[in-house]
Amino acid sequence: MHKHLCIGRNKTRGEKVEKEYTGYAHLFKALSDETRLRIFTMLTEGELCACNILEKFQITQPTLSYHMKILIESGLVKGRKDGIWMKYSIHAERLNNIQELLNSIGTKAEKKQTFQEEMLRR
Amino acid sequence: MHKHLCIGRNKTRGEKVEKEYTGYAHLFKALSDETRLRIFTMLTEGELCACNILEKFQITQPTLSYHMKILIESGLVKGRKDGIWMKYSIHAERLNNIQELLNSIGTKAEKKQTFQEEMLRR
DNA sequence: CTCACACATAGAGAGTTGTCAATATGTATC
DNA sequence: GATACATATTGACAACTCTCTATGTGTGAG
Repeated sequence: MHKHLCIGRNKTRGEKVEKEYTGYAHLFKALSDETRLRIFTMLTEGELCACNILEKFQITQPTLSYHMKILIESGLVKGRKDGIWMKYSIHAERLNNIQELLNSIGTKAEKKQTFQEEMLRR
Repeated sequence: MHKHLCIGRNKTRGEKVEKEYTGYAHLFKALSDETRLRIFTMLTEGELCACNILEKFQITQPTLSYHMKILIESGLVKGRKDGIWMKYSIHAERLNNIQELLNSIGTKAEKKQTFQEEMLRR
């Protein structure tokens, strides 16, 4: 298994970000669990220790550990050990990857939609 | 069960979009399958009929039907019947919901990160 | 009405996910 | 090095997901 997903690399000729669907699907999967999505959102407040996160949820410590592992393997979250504590934060670059994908889908779809509406109007 | 997710409604006082994690998690789940993500991306080309989509994948017709149902129930895709054909297109509003969530996470996290870096620099 | 076609639904099965209790590992303190 | 604490790993299990085959439903053509 891979430790980190490898997506969003720029192509040589300055084109759009490469579409590696498997990788993107994994990013979405990481955010598809309500607990993980809440954790990810919590991390906007800045770096948090596992124990800080744990006290906000009705889950056991191993379950949290399981979710953090998934978030880290997706690349959306960074973890670093600080003494006894494990501290987590958002990995902005990987978040950008998703944003770029959705933006490109959004603008493309929008363009197509207005075009189709114009066609209908004739 | 609900036919459509109910998320992203504006609060009364012009605040940020409400964070209904369950709903957002469902959106991400809809995009967390590689086949569905590919289909969703394909729909940027404009409205497509099920048969058009099917011929691009190595799946059976019932499997496609299953995936389209999930995409429609998430609200990310609209379907309409046109004679014998079922035609699918992107529901831009729901796509915007995700974009807004990620943007708000992104900007918030960014702000926090630069603040933490400043603190370290002192 | 019957037929062919496009799509949906039902049921079954293999695989994956989220959860827990129990246990292991790592780290600082005494 | 013994102890206490934070976190990770393991193994088990119920629930859910994705896939298929078989069958049902709706629609237009003849």
